[in-house]
Amino acid sequence: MTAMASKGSRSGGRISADQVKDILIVDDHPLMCDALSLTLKISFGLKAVRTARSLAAAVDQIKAQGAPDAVILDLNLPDARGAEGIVTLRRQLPDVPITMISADMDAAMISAAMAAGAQGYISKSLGREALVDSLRRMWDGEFVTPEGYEPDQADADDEARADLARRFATLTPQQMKILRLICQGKANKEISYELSIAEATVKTHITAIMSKINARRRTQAVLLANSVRLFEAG
Amino acid sequence: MTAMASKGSRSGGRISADQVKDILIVDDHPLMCDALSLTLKISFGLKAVRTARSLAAAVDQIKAQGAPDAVILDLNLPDARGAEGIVTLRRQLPDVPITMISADMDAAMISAAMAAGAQGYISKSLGREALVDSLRRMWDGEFVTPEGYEPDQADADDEARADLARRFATLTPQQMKILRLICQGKANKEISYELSIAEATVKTHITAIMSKINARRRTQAVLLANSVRLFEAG
DNA sequence: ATTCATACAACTTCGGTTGTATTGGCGGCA
DNA sequence: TGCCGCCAATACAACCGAAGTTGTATGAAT
Repeated sequence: MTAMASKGSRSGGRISADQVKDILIVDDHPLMCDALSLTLKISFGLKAVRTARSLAAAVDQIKAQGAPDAVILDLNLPDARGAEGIVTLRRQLPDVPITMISADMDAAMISAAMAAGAQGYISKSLGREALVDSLRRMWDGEFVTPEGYEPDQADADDEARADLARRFATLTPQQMKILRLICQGKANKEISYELSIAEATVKTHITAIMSKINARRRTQAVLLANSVRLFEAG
Repeated sequence: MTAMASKGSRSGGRISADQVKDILIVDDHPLMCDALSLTLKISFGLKAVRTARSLAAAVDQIKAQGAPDAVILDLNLPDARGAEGIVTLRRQLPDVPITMISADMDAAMISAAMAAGAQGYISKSLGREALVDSLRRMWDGEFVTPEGYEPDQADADDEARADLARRFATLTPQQMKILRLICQGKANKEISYELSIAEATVKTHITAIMSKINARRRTQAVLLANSVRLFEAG
């Protein structure tokens, strides 16, 4: 599968693929990590590529070793399915291109990922040349989506979703955990138990969450999270 | 597009397409209604076909004129998107084969419809012969789904969804309205206003709903409704 | 020094339960 | 046919527990 692109680049971001020297791959599948990093080393002449097995590991590593020049992120991580991964990393890396990689070619998921701030979305089964080409274009500032994907009837709808994703990106780690549990239908007391904090604290976080995403009832919070596919099944 | 089928028929239902003489088409698009009823008249030698423009109209007509031998139901009605239509009609017509017809070939939507109790699911763009063939097979008791659709990793998962759909089918009309509003994130007070009843009454219904679908918190009710795609966007 | 994430308690509002009343449809039975 | 009793659906109020708000405090990061 090849890829098509629409133009446009992130605000203050980098502008050239040549400047990309430090890449972080986040994927829990070791084989995929190896294959990807090998391809990248060869095709872009890099000596080393960083990898992380989970979203939490990625976050920690970025704190410890600094921001990479680009990220390649698996859609289905053990600790983050759906758009949560993008949103979380965007928080730490406002200007770094994040590429989603997944076997799931569902159009709704793709547009959710793009709205969440991904620089592009590519298939796991993409051939080596197409992969390299897609990545290079992304690092040059293009938004790259799989061929055959049309940004739906984007317009105001997609605009709103991107805005919403930006709001979710302002959630702190603890708030994200709490929101995830809310989206599983749990009560405040259950959440407080799972996180080992007081119910009062849970409530404080929830108030903060709802203020950030402009929700008034927790059911609305659930609907908003689902509308950007923040958390997928589970 | 042609169609493939899996065997199996509804419990006490009819067993032969020859006995299908009275068909109800529920679709708000006049052209589609005409085209369908014409095809049916010709292909099955029927003199008349009943039609309804909305779910509410269909329900009323069945009350007034009795149960049809088969129903063909559009997925996107003005007053019912998603699985709600099936579930509502199933309540009135426990043994009548209901065929979903839609332009949306999303696998998740198909399995949601089948789990909700549809006899089959066909594309709006299906050719005349394939359409007739699919309908005949459905009326002979087969479950007919579009070619290329595999019932996912059905098993226990689909079993549970079908059970859940059966539970939703026990909701009264008023309860269904209330659940829909809940799934839009509305508060009890807002719901009471929209339906012109007391908030206390809304609460009673909600308790009944949650007991029927085995939910304890309203967020869980929302998640369950979404898991069977009871209401689609809107 | 200031800002932010986290934490908790006191208070208010909302959601959910229970008990009860009224209505309309339906089957039996005279 | 008409009457009766029954059940399902709808309706409401009073109570209690859960959700959400506000004020405040502490340690960590910048």
